[in-house]
Amino acid sequence: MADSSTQGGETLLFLTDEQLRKGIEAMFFAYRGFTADPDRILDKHGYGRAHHRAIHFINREPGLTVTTLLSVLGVTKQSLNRVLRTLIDDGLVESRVGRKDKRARHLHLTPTGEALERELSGAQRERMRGAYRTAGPQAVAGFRQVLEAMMDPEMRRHYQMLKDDS
Amino acid sequence: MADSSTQGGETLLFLTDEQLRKGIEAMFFAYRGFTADPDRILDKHGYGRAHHRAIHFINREPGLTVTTLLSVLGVTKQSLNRVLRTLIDDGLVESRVGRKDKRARHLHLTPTGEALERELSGAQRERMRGAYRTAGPQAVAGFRQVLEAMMDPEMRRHYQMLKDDS
DNA sequence: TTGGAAAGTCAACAACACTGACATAAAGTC
DNA sequence: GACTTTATGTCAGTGTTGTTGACTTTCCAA
Repeated sequence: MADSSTQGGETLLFLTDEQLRKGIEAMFFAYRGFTADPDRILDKHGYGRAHHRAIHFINREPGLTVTTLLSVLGVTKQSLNRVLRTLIDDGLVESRVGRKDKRARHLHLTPTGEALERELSGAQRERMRGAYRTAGPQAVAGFRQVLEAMMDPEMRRHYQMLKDDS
Repeated sequence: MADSSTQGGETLLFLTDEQLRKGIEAMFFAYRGFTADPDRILDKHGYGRAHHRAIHFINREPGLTVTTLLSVLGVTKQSLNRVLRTLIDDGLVESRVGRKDKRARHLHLTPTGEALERELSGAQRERMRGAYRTAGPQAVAGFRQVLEAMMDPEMRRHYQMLKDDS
């Protein structure tokens, strides 16, 4: 390995600007691939990435409130509302008034919404699966570690909240 | 490690949907962090992410043509032109007519452009460096492998073209 | 009962992508 | 030399997704 050397248990990293730049470019190019498949599907249905993100997290945490979703996505409520509005009107998302707190709206996917979610995440999981297989299990662990370390603290909180079952 | 097991040299991957979803979410949250620092700097200067990307690749490959940049960035010429126009007008990028082929424009950063590039990439490299240190050298290798495997073939070509000196 | 949180909406605006059409110059080909 | 293709640039229009700011309604909780 060119970027590291081990010396008596201690590990040294030789991080040249060149290597850091490669990491930056890897993120850029990989993210394009990461979004390419869902983008094609979304286009067919007349939706965009913002719809995908909303659908993803509603599926992940059924019944989450608008405020929670807002903070996970890190956008303004006006921006989310536009997206949520179309998803609700189109019958993909259901907004239920809270039983305890009647101000809060709890979001759920309808069967139609779940169908689109499966279509989207299926494509994305396929790509992720392929990348994992190609790179191997050690690589996968490292991949997740670096990404987690790259997040802003608040985003890391959200990420860790949606923790593995494992 | 929960996602892998080693058995006599052979390594098996147990890729549950849950684990793939975590990978997807890691990409989403990490990409936000990845762009957060440059976004703040760009905002101060009145530029956006598109300007950053152009500056990055012009710096990486000085003298590259518009067509090459177009294909690396994967956007339309109209979209790139808007961005390039402002960078040239503001004196950050220089467009030189080709010596051999006079149709081609070769792009270079001016000293001012290089200064902004350093500011942007400095912030981004710092975050990348921090993540690398936290995750360790083995993680770094895996990170790059998975990302590379995730790219579309054409993007991977571009990525590999800008290969390490190492 | 009053303060503030949660949700929703209206309007305006900006960044950044797209399509389609068209213009110009220069290179390559027959 | 005529013709085609390539490289670049530009104009106009459109769509998605984000922003700020202002304002309302609902309703929990002290």
